[in-house]
Amino acid sequence: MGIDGLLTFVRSASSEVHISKFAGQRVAIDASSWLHRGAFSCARELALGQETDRYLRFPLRMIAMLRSHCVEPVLVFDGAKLPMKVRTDRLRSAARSAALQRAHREQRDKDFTDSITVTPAMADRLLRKLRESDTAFVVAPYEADAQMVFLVEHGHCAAAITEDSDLLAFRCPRTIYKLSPETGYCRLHSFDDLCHATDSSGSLLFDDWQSWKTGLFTDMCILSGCDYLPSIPGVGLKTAHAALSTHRSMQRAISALHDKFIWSKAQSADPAGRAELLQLTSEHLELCTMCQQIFKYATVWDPVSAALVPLHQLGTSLDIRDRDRLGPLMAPSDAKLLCEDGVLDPTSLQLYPTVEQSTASMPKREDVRSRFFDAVCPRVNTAACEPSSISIVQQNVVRRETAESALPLNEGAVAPCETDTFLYSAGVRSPMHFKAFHVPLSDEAKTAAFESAHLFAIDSPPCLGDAFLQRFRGI
DNA sequence: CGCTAGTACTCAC
DNA sequence: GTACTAGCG
Repeated sequence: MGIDGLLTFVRSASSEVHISKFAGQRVAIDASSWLHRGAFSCARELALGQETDRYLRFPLRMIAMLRSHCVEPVLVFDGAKLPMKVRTDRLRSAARSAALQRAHREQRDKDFTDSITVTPAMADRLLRKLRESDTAFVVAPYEADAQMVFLVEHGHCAAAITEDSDLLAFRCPRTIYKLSPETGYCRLHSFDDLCHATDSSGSLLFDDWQSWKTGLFTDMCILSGCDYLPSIPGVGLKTAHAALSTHRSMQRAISALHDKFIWSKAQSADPAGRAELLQLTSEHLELCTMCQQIFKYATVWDPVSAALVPLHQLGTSLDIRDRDRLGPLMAPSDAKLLCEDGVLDPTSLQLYPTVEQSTASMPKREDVRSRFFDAVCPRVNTAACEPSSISIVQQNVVRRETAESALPLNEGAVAPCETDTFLYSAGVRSPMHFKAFHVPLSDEAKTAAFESAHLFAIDSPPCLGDAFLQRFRGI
């Protein structure tokens, strides 16, 4: 999915270059897309559960190709799914399952390739090869897209190589598409060059580029439909672009689009129906605002401070539910194991089985991100840790807990680091030894935590986009 | 003219 | 994830 049609829409502002343009520099690689392409060579084996690692050949070949041009790759792996992306993920996995069913019945090549899914186990095997060959990598805590943009913006990489148009929505300074494995030629999109983008008749697409650059461009991507939110039915890139060109703000553009596409249908509607439409308009604006936040503040790994940080500096303080939509934080020790060491399955936060150690013999780890929602509920793990096993950061929690008896949610407590603020707010802490720690909360705080758990728990998240679309189509 | 939905493609022999 | 296109509003 990504942003449908975006690359062709802004093609005029891109250029054909050779990868050797980046000789002597590092580039961030979307590892999943290379694994996905590699999996084409062994789609049948993967679908039938047969042992193979032929999917590693393509990524390793591409790495060798880059190095032959003196370009140093940094492979960026996907992390856990963001709650707001489940609508898209569910659609994709349903399509893959259907293909797998057909593949088993009819044994057609196309169905086998359609059923391809890049698993954490496949990522793990590539990670092991990367360590052997001394190739740099980062595992994104959540979206690899956001992680690549962070690496480029902070000068760790000169550009990002991907096939996903979302990097432009994330405002990646330099993105490389369609890198040819044979020739090394590719298409370079420099974000600032978009100020020169023209339509087919030659007129400028983004007049007053500064306002597009600082927000309207991403707003256009959101309004036209992105992975986190479907668009108003009938609205694509052109319509979103036109609305924002005229109205110059997300809010006014949404109002105008709702007027045009919906309000007309309410002329004959009863007052109650009209009131519901107004309600829908404000809810749509709220959902779009959530998407703006993801594109701006998605949680990424900062290799310098060795911590999870927002893609850009958080200007305003968000409450805990807003913060979680950007990707829940986790204990610094876990974040390092996941993102820097690459030894955790991002989805389950379990250690990858080593060659010597089978899964069964390994200690079970707590998944803080999905656990913390439940951990504040009385029915789950109310036992406190042994004092001897409490880390320094935890002792802060304990001190706060005893001083104030209970921590209300959304308090925004002052803490040594952002991760701890988050965990204070949730009233739970993941110790170094992977046991959950429970801080008693007031009844009100428990209720609030319970409600947010049901709204945003990673295991069974809601499909915000689904509900929104259904109501739209019901009109 | 623009959006939607359907098809074909990514590897590698 | 992409690109292309016939068909429809």
